[in-house]
This record gives sequence, structure tokens and C-alpha cells, in this order.
Amino acid sequence: MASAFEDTPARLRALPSRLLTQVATHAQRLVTQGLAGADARRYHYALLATLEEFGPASQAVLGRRCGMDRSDVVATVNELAQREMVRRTPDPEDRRRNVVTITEAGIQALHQLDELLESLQDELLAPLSTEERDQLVLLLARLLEHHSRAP
Amino acid sequence: MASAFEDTPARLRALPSRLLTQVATHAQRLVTQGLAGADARRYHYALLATLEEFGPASQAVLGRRCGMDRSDVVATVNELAQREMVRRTPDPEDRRRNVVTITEAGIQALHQLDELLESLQDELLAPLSTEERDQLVLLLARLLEHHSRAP
DNA sequence: CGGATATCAGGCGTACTGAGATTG
DNA sequence: CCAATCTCAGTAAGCCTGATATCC
Repeated sequence: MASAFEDTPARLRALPSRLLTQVATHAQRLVTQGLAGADARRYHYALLATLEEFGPASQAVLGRRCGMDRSDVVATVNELAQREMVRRTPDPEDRRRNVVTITEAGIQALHQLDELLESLQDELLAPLSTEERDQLVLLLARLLEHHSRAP
Repeated sequence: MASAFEDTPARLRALPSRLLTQVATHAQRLVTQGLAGADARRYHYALLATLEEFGPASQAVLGRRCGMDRSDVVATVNELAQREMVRRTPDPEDRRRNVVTITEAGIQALHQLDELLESLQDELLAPLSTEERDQLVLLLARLLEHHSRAP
């Protein structure tokens, strides 16, 4: 009856894939709730950041740059356009494409989200030292790079 | 024209929360597809492993032990019971409870899943050395422990 | 009574798939 | 003809909430 020893089995505790998804779940909850307080979602930040850093681009390129599905790009651009944070205009040079451009309002929103996200990272990594945080980021980046190569 | 330089913006590439969720997505896809080949899901493995390691338990305790929601425990026990990998019997000492017990078939299935998961972990962590894998697991475990304390 | 358990119904954001229409 | 782009419809697992009935 609800002993104080409801520990997780060793097999699960040490399973890398499970650790990864569990920690990611916490990270997502943290970030999602934080962004919700600013009326934004993760997709919004990814798109805005990509637009500011690389300039206007087609939706397909945007999707590849920030690892989003084409369908989700459509929906996210819709939402950002409604907030007037991006503009979607047909590309005169290739009429299949829409060129998405970030607006002044979008840039300002992005900078606010930048600050918000920085404090959220701090909360996420609270128990780790600076060196350990760098270690973690390095290891994760190598895994991501490896797995985003060959599909 | 899809230049070859569709890199991810620096802000996203170095964002710990994003690295975590991206790598976790790859890990999930890998594991989910691997388990699907054995007609199983992650929840199945978690429940079976918990049952073998700690013995029969009520559904509420199972949920706490492996970090599952009560609703999902119900559904998963249903599925496992249908496959005859667990038995669900009313607890004579507390008639609110169902005691869930793993069967012989469940134990055998679990051992097969154990092997499958081990090879999947190898695929997931392929680019890392043994020491680096241990580092990663340690860092993630500390994060998980920290964030599963105070909700 | 309060507190715990099991179950059901359903929502919600994320990831993804398929199909269609248009254009290069 | 083939390939790429944009859009919409819909699927699926994971995570979570609320409500209800039962029992301690």
C-alpha cells in the first residue's frame, strides 16, 4: 500500500532511450508552459529564429532548416502571419513558392522569446555545472548530427 | 533552388532543450519502430519490466513505478492481458485494487524485448564511445532525478 | 467523512502520411 | 514526364484532465 519505495526498475532507469525521452518530456513541459505565457509555441520560436538568422526563405527551405514537417510549417506560418510577425508573399521568380519574411513585430517578439528561453534553459539544467552543461550539449549535438544524416 | 547550405540556425543548434527534444524524437522513432516489429510498444516494455523486477502490483503502484499515467496503465494492461502476458485479478485484501501479475509468456516476451532494446540503444548511441555513453547517461539521470522531485 | 483506486471519455500538441493542385 | 512546392485531411502515440463508481 503505497510504500515509500516505489522506485523505477533498474532496466528502465539506465536505458538511454528512456532517459532521453523522459528528460525531454520535462524539458518540453517547461518550455511549452513558459512559451504559453508569452502566447507562443516552440514552432513559433524555431521559425522566427531561422528567419532572422538566414533571412527570408520559402516554406520548404524553412522546414528543412529547422527540422519541421512541411505540414507544420504551413500551420505555423498561418499563426505567425495572423499575429503579423511574418509576411507570406508569392515568389515572383518561382510561382510554386511563398517567400516568408519576418516583420518588425516578429523581431521584437523573437528577442523577448530569446530572453525567456535563456532563463528556461537555466531552470532545465539547474543541477549541472557549466562544464557539465557544455558536455551534455556536445554529446547531444553529436547524436543529433549523426541521426539527421542518413534517414 | 535548395542550396546545399540549409543549416540550422546557431540559436537552435545550441539550445539544450531543443537538442534534447530533437534527439529524443530520433530515439523514439528508432525504438517505436523497433518495438513495432515485435508487435509491442514502449508502455508494454515498461510495464513488463516493472512487473518482473518488483513482482505483482496494483495498477496505481505500477503507474508510479514506471512514470505512466493512470489512464494509460489501464489501456496497456488491457492490451497485455489480451496477449496473455499479464493477468489481472481482483485483490482479496483490498477490493478497490487489481493485482497485475506477469505470466510465463510475458516473461519470455520481456526477454526478447530486452535483447531488441539493447541493440537499439547501440544504434542510438553509435557515434559515442563507452565512456561518453556513460557520461551522457549520468548527466541525464541527474536531470531526471532533479525534475521528478518537485512537480 | 476524506482519500485512494480503477475505469471511461475525451482533449491537445507533436510527428507524420497521403493526396491534390500548381509550377519548374 | 518527372520533380518540387504548398495545402489540407487525417492518423497515431504520448501525455494529461475530468468525471464516475467503488471501496478503505
